Amino acid sequence: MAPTNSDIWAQSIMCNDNMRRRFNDEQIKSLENMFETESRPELRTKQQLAKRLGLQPRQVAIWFQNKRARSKSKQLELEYRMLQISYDNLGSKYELLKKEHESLLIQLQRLRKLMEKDEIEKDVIKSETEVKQDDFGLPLALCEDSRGIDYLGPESDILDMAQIADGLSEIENGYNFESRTFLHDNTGCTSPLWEF
DNA sequence: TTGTGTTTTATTGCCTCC
DNA sequence: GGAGGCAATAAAACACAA
Repeated sequence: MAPTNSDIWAQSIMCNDNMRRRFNDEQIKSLENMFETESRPELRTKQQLAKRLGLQPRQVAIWFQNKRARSKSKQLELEYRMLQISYDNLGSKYELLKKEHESLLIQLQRLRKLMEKDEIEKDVIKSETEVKQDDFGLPLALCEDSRGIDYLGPESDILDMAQIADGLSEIENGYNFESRTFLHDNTGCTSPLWEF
């Protein structure tokens, strides 16, 4: 036979002392204050606190246990948010570096075209010189520049540029990428960020 | 009022330490 | 082996939209 409402009410009165009740504001305040100074108080402290607040020592012990669990999960949540922020920052930095990389590649292409053009010009000059040798039957000075032998002409500038271009090629090919340190910074993660 | 999600109190089972 | 802590979970209390 199912219990009537009055049966349930009578039972609730009988069990009143065992019923679960939320702690009042004063009890919570005292427990919180104690937790601030000591999150894992000794048995004696818990007993004294329980007596003062009119609670069972076990209730106080359980409250501290639950409080520690709540506190831990809040802390974890906070750490997660901080990590997310630093992850986002890292993503922004990556995008900036990517753009910088792209502009360097464009610069590299321009330099290569410049070198090709210069090679063609050099070839033209060379063939013209050979023609002059034929006219006089004697070898002509290769360079009559007043700056003398120390100055090697625009070719040396192009050579320097070529060296830079070689370095950039390595970057282009994924070698010698100085920013690898960046990839390891903050995250401690060794996996490539190219997977963004 | 009621259904539903969240918070709080309490229990259980396992682990560690003395 | 007992005491106490922790993680997982149950269940009561509460908040709140519809």
